[in-house]
Amino acid sequence: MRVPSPSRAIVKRSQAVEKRMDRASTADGGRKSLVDKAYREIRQRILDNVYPAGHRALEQEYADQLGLSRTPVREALLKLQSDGLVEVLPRHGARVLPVSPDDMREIYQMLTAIEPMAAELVARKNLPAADLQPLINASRDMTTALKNDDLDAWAHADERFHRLLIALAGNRLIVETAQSLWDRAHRARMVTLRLRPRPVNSTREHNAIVEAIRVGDATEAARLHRAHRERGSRELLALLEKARISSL
Amino acid sequence: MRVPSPSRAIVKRSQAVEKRMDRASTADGGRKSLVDKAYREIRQRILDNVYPAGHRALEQEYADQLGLSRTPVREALLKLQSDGLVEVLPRHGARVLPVSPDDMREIYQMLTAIEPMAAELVARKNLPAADLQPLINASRDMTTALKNDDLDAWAHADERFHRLLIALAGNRLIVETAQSLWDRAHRARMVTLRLRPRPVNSTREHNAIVEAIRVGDATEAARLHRAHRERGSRELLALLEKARISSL
DNA sequence: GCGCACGTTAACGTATACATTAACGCATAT
DNA sequence: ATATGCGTTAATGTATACGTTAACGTGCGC
Repeated sequence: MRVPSPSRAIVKRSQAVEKRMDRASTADGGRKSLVDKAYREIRQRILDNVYPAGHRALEQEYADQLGLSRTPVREALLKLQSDGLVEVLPRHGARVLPVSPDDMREIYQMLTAIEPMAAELVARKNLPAADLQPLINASRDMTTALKNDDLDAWAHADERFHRLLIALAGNRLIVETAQSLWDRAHRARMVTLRLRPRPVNSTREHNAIVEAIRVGDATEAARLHRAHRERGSRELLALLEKARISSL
Repeated sequence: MRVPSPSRAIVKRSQAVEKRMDRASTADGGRKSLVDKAYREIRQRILDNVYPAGHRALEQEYADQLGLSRTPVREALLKLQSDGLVEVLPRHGARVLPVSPDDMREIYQMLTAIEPMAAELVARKNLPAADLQPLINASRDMTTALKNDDLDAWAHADERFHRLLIALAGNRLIVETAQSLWDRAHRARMVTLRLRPRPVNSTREHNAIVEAIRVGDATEAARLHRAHRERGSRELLALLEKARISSL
């Protein structure tokens, strides 16, 4: 797979041009560092199943695909490894980690621990109603999406609800950890979304959580959120088992 | 700080020799990779306060201190950054992150979320008493350490208790996350250990948690562990405030 | 004395070079 | 046929080279 040196040189020159164009044209929309570019691009391809579970490639291969040298790609892969999305196997490249039902159990146990804590913290803050409006909007969008049979929109609104809620808790650790957990669970969620009955309970549960937060009942907010995650977890795992899905 | 090229060559040769000696002499005790060596060495120096909070050095400086080139040091620093121990500031080196009382609040909120969950999971497993013995031993060692006025031994036994408990829960995510949180809180704990009254309640609380686990009362195990963490958190934060400690 | 343009420097980000060694194939012995 | 040892290869881990550019000092205009 190693490219002979003349075409290397060509690749290199075209990279330089591309880079300058990027910076000039995108108005800094995409961050500057190539590590960041590699990280985001590979992560996105994993989440979008362009690199499906089990996909394996050498550092040089990722580098060629992205038009970069090994150095930034390697750093990106290491970051993705610490995110739990890939596994770096010395001499065998980096492999997109499959997510097993057991992994999903672990992920949901963590979410079940930290998200209710977030809800509890938010409830204790006695925020003005205006601050809770985005949550209500997200819930409403879920209902709308469901009416339109748009499951992707539903999933987006659902994720938005959970992200907004957690952001209100004012704990960056929780935000980062939850984001990483969602990433790992993403593909499994996308698959099961189509295998399961329409998620009609979630909106109601979300609204109940918001209401508990609104009245400042922290214990109840936590209890409801926990019940919400436990139900979701139970249904998801049951589905994976029924469909005999051993990894995604 | 840049070393002129003749002495560079000398440094390089001596590194190679050193490396071979290491492998031959240490019987592979220290893993093989230099990234790993750099990572562990720097991490240990941070935890031991050799590199205190706020300590800042350039990549090349860490490299010189460890006798390595920038490459593995850089990778190690990036890993330490994702661990939350250092902050990489382009052009200003890597800085050991101080831990503010607010950081401690976030850390303890996370621990308060996940450790009780771990206790709950362990309790649900109805483990044979033998599996709980290490927990009891750790508790006993805490009592002994306290009798001997050996606060370091006490802290070690305390940490061992918590690590053992979490390991029994069978969730690698929780183990890794908790380890990382303890690392971040380590220095603050070491300081407050000497500022506070002797920790006489912990052993009793630990024993109560183990007892709840033994009888399989998951809810109670979680409740007790949560109360334990909340008390610890409250006391720690109060201490930091009283001592006007703004960062460690 | 003060602020800004400009040149210099050095730290970093990235690319590339290189040594090491795991992995593989193949030949040979059993 | 199977196992063992050996030579080859190629992917990595590490070192080094190099261009870019932020940071800083200097000198000039005011």
